Amino acid sequence: MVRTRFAPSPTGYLHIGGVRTALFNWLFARQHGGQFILRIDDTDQQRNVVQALQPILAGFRWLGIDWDEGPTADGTGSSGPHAPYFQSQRARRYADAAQQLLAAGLAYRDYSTPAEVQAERESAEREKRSFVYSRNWMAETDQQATVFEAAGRTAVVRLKMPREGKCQFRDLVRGEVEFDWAQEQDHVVQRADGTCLYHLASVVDDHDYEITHVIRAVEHLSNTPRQIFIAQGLGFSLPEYAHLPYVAEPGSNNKLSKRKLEKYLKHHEFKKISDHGQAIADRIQLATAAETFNPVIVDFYREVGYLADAIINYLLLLGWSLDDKTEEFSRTEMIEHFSLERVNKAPASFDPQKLFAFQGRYMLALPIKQKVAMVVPFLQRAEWIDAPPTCDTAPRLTQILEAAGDRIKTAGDILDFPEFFAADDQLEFDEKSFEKRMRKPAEAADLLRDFRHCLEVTDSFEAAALETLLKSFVEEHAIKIGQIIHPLRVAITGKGVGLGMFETMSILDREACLRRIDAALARL
RNA sequence: GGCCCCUUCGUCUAGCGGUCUAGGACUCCGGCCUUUCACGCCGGCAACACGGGUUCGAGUCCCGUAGGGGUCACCA
Repeated sequence: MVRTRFAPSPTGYLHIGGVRTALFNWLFARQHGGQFILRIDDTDQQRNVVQALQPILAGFRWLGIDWDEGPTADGTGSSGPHAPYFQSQRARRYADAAQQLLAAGLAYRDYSTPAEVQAERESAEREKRSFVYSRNWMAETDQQATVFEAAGRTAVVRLKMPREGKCQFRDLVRGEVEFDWAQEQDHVVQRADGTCLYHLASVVDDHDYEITHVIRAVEHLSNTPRQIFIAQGLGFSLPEYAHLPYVAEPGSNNKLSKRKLEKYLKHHEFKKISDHGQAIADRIQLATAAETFNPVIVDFYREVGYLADAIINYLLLLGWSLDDKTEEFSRTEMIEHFSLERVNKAPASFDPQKLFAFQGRYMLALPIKQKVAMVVPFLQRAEWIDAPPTCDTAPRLTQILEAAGDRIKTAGDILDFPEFFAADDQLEFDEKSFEKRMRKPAEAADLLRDFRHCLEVTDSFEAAALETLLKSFVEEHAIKIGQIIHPLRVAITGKGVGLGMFETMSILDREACLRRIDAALARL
């Protein structure tokens, strides 16, 4: 039975790089008919865990990455045979493990102060040798401990790491890996107050939760020897390891970090995506603190109206590929084809522009009904339609979205088309376009007046009929189509660019078109 | 600095000794189509980090160099 896990810290947001790691874990588990477990690294108890966890769990749910065991959906409890899945609730278990290591002679009580160890570290650095702790304050017997304690010292528990030999293990991504034990320090696993550190907790959890494959970011590669030491010391069998390359920032191979947003925003591709999202957020009065609303955070995409499938598909290809041409994968296909062997070793840099391209493809393929459903919340938040929607909302939105074709790349893009939602007398005009198409061409106003009359008396307001109408109008007046259609568009939509003119008029209907043309002529 | 890792177009990648005058995708730039925009279609720019080997033959194997990265916490 394959069991993988992802271990988020409750930080309040879901990082795009973290999602990629989680995705690979999830894919691997699903492929093998195994389980995917979520474990919460909340040993830093300062924050409100439930509150900080909620957006993360919501993010996973939205992305369709479901977990078999872990926190309950609302983040307040645990669900699964190995509960709890919060590290903060397992302190006792870790402390017992530390005791076990101590009893086995694989760890020792250490009475040094941080300053003393630091001093050793610095002098090693001065002398240009690599630091090895002197173990001067090591207590292996109770007598030694008593002496240190009499001096008012308190003990942490340190690993008694081997000082020779090599630690070898197989990594499913990187092949055979080896480290010199001598490079490893006597890491602290338990503090004086009894709380345990991450590496111990992590190893104990992986064992207790019966994790078979530890698939994680490469940052942890060099932590693996000490974890193997702990696991073996505790008598655990070792999981398989797979270390994934990290996700790099756009256009470089530095690790992607939410702290360097300023820098990313100078990247035109990144900025484009960011600005696009920002524009949508502004229209719906969404709070957009840079901390939680930016293209490094999953929430950004949800708020702007991206499709989870598009993001997942993009992330799948960040560091993994099937062959030289296949790019689109359904969930089923990715579960079928994914393999750790084909994960790249080099970091892959995050390219929001390409993600956007995937989004475009997925949006195009989305059935119209789903598109309508996606767009509704945006219109409601912008207060462009009623909530709940009236019964003519769906048919009308269907018409608009069909006419829009692939112009709407994310659901939030519907807000680029106020002309379908604004009252006729509330329509805003783009002054540049108005100037260029209405004021500047001398004949524009007269043509528009003439065509207005045609619209008024014509039988059908179907798009096809309107096209025929306009074409014959053009012929009669011996003009080029642009001479009438451009002023018409500005008059009716207030903008220089938009959807197909005939569909637009048809959707708006005759009365609205006539009123808008009148209003436009009046403001000349 | 020690240890470890990585290195094909701007980006994601294919390539596992000859089929590579290096393929695909995104971006970018032309052109066509066209009522604007978008789409679509056609075309274009653009890469094997460098230096040595090994070999009849190297993007593919080996060794160096350079560059980049990770890690060396009583953080996770």
